[in-house]
Amino acid sequence: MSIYVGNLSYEVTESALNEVFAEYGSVKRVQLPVDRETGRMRGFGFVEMETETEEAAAIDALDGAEWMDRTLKVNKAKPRR
DNA sequence: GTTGAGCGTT
Repeated sequence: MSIYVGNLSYEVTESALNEVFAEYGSVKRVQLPVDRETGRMRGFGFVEMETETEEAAAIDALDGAEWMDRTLKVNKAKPRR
């Protein structure tokens, strides 16, 4: 299972995102996809935690929270197709 | 600025 993190600033880095989520559990993986054509940030990312309990805690704590002057959108990610 | 990649093998 992974977490979707939307409405991110283009200035956010994977390590910065990692630090925020690490407050609620062990971050297993962080990914900030860039547009393959333009090489620009897409404004969202994905985070995987060690357990579903930690993921739920992070989603509950960070969804709707303000970070880097943006209101985060955090929820369970859809499986990649 | 709202759901990732590559695909000839992650």
